[in-house]
Amino acid sequence: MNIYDISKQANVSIATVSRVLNGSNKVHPATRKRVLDVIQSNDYTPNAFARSLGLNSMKTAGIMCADSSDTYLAQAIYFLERELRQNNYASMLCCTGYQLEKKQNYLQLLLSRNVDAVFFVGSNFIEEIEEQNNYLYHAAQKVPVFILNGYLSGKNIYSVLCDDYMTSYDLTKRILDAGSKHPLYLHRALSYSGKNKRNGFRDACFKHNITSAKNRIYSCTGSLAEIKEFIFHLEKDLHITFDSILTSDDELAVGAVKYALASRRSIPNDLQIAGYNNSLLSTCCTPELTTADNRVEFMCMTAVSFMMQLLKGKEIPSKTMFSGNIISRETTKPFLNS
Amino acid sequence: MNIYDISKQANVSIATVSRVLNGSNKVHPATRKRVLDVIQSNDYTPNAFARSLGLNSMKTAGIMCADSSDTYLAQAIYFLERELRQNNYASMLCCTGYQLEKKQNYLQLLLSRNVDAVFFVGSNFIEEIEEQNNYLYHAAQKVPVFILNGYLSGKNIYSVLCDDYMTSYDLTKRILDAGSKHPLYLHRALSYSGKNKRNGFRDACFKHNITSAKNRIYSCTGSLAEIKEFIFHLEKDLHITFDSILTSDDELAVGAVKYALASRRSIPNDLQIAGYNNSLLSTCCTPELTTADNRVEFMCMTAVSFMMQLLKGKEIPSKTMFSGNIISRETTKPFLNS
DNA sequence: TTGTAGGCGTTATCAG
DNA sequence: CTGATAACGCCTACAA
Repeated sequence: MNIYDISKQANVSIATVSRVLNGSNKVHPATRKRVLDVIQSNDYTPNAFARSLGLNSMKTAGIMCADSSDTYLAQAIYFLERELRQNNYASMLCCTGYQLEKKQNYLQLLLSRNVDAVFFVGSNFIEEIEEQNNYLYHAAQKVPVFILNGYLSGKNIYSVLCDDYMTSYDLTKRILDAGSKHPLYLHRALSYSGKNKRNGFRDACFKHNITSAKNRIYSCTGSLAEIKEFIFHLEKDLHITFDSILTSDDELAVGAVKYALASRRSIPNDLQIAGYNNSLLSTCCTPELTTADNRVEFMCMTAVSFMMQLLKGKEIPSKTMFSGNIISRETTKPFLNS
Repeated sequence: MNIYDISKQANVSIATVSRVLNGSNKVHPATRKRVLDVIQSNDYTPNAFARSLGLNSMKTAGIMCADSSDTYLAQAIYFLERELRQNNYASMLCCTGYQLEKKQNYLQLLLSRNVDAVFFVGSNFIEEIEEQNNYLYHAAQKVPVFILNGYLSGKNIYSVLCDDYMTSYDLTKRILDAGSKHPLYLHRALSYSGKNKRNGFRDACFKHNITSAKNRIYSCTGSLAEIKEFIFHLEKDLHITFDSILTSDDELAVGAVKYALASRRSIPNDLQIAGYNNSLLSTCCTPELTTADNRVEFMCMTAVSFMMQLLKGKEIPSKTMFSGNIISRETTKPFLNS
């Protein structure tokens, strides 16, 4: 069933059918109705490929993320998809994992589908070694590239991100102001945003004359149980003392809570804890986590609205940064005014 | 840059370029190399729309889910996408929410993109009122429909699901065997699988001569805090006694744990709790949840492999059911052999 | 307001 | 092994 079949049944030309399909107003109401009826009764849908071929767009955007089951990324996907949909764009999802090669393969998959734009969600898409970012520049030659919560400078590349440095700095400052003398920082792999968070912690410590900040920063991977064990390891084996634990994501903070419960240290009096991301996990554990909200929804809405602007031919900023919020819950002492 | 440009530069016809592009072996190695070089140096990618137009497929499947940030659905999306990708299919993601109208709109979006198949993840896509399932039958007329964790009978509709009834029955039975006399069941909206879980609970109670099972089943919505309050409400206001709480998902169970912690009831001696889904939440809370694993990964792998079979013209079962696993953790007493 | 015809970039079927 | 040419189904000037 194609536009010719419809045109025959309705006794008009394909041009008229096309006009009806695309809501052109230069069609006689009676004709329009006749055509519409035929379309209805045949349950006809125009062929997307043929249409796209002429228009050179299928109104589809690509979303690249490392892992859709990561709570933070899952949220981003949700908001991106919602915004795109509201602008009549479909979303092609790619969960790339963390290996460069896979990222490249996936990008190929998207480009081979002629998407209208690509969103890279999470700063893990920015590689340490500059040359390894070539795949991003390559993508940008074919299609607008949006980097969410990461930053890369280049033609046709647009970054939208939370100021994780300041947010982390503020969060650390408040915990120190509330009396912590020996803060600890746990983080995952050091992506672009990961470094900013860590630097925020480090500089806030420095400002508070905590000189040995370097010995208080640790990388930590694995499951919740492993995180808990790792903290025990720091305490028992390395004899590190600490009265607060800041982290680069909520899961690490949940691990810290598990440590506190297991070692009977009271939260927040004996040990303050802070997460990052304001994910579901932060309210799921008891006591509920103080955490940083990097406003995923806002970020996604901004990015999609920029995309729409760009596709309309308008100019948009190459880097957009906004500040995060600190969500104060039960794992930190009351914040003081500063 | 199109196939004509390449053909000119390489001094061959477009047919030959096309052959090279599609890996036909009927091309002289020297010619192939010449063409390949031109393609390389121009960074040429064939136009997806033109190609799809001829082939009538863009190798893309649609994934419909209510909410990609739901931990269970997020996992399903991850596995589906991974499997599809491995078969060289792209994934179009739609987060529909729970309203019928939105589901229909989204389906339209997918169909208008001429996807090769549609996966509906979660039994919430099966509506109570049979007529409201027309959108699914309608979809099935155009494209194969896969229902994951739900069941609907119809031409071109294929269901892959966990036997939630038996899983829930077994889980309940074990908790009763372990000594519970007054079980409580909390559930969300009663979807297809929701009903099966509830019925499993109900029948297991009946088998144990707990006659008033009906008064022990409650619908419960809202945030973790609200769930906790609701249980307090059942206890204080409605004077319901209970020594175990089974739930239709892990989040409800986390709420139950929060209730237990707040009311100082000891888990599992004084109160046993069980979740459902084996999500990240189940290990995030302390104590860790006993829960049911409905094997999302297996379900997704099965469904995608069926899709591949079907698209190759083979026949596949219209309903595939497998059993779930019970994951025993800290919120229930040791299970007895039965 | 309506119809005709050309173009979008491939793939595939024939001849050669 | 290679090349010409007809689909594929739609959109859109341009003509009427």
